[in-house]
Amino acid sequence: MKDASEQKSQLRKGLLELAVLLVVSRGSVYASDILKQLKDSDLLVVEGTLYPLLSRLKDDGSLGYQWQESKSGPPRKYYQLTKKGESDLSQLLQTWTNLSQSINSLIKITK
Amino acid sequence: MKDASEQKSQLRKGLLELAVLLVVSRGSVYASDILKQLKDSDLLVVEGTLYPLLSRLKDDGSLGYQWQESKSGPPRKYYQLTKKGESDLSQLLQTWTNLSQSINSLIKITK
DNA sequence: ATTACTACCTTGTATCACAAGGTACTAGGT
DNA sequence: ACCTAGTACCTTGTGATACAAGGTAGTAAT
Repeated sequence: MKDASEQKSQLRKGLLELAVLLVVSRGSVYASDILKQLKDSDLLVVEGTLYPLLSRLKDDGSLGYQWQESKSGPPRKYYQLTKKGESDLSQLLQTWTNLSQSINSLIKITK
Repeated sequence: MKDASEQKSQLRKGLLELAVLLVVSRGSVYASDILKQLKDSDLLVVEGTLYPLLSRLKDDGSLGYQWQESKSGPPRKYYQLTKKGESDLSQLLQTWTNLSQSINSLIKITK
C-alpha cells in the first residue's frame, strides 16, 4: 500500500457505476452535472473515467441520451435511465447493501 | 451490465484488501482460514485472488508470516499484521467509512 | 482572428480479480 | 515401494477498468 490516494482509488473501484446510476436516476443530466454531483458527495471522478463509463452503460442498454443545445458552448448529451437501467440499479443497490453489511460485520467482530 | 455475478465482482473490487486485513487483524491465520472466514461473511474469494493479494500485502510491509508445520499436510504460512499493517488498516477503515457514507447519502437523496 | 470557456472523446498504462493449471508435502491403502 | 486422496502453496494468462494526458470542436467576447 503506497499512499492514501491510491488506497482510496482501489476501494472505489466498482462503486462508480452504482454512483453514476444513482445520480442519473434523479433526473436528466449531462456529464458535467454528474461530475459536480459526485464531487459534492466526495466521490471525485475525472473525465477520463466518466466518459468511458457512460459509454459502457449506454452500450449495455442501461442509459439513453439526447443531444441538447446549450447557450454557453457546444451541445450536451443528456442521459436518462432506461427500463433496463432501473432494473440494473435496483440489483446493484441490493448487491451494495449485502456487501456493505458483510464488511461491517467483519468490522464489528474485529472490535 | 451482463449478470449478477459480474456485477457483484465489480462492486467487490478493492474491498478485498480491507476484508483480508480485517480477518488477519483478529489473529494469526493461514490462507485457508482466511478463505473460510470470508466465505462465512459472504465475501467469497478464490485462491487465485487471495495468494497474489497476500504477497502484495507482505511486499508492502503490511503483513508478516511464519511457517508452521501441520499434522495433516504441507506446512502453512501463518500471517499477522505488522505495525504498518495496523496503521494501513486503520486508514482503510476511515476511507471505507467515508465512501460508504457517500454512497448512502446518494441513495437517500434518490429515494 | 485570437483567446477563453465549455463539452465530448480517445489513447496508453498500471492495477487487479479470476480461471486454470502446477508443485509439493502427508497419510493411508495395497 | 507405489499409488491415490487430501491439503497447501504458487504462477500464468486474460479481461476489465480507473486514471493521466492529450485531442477535437462548438460558442462568445475582445
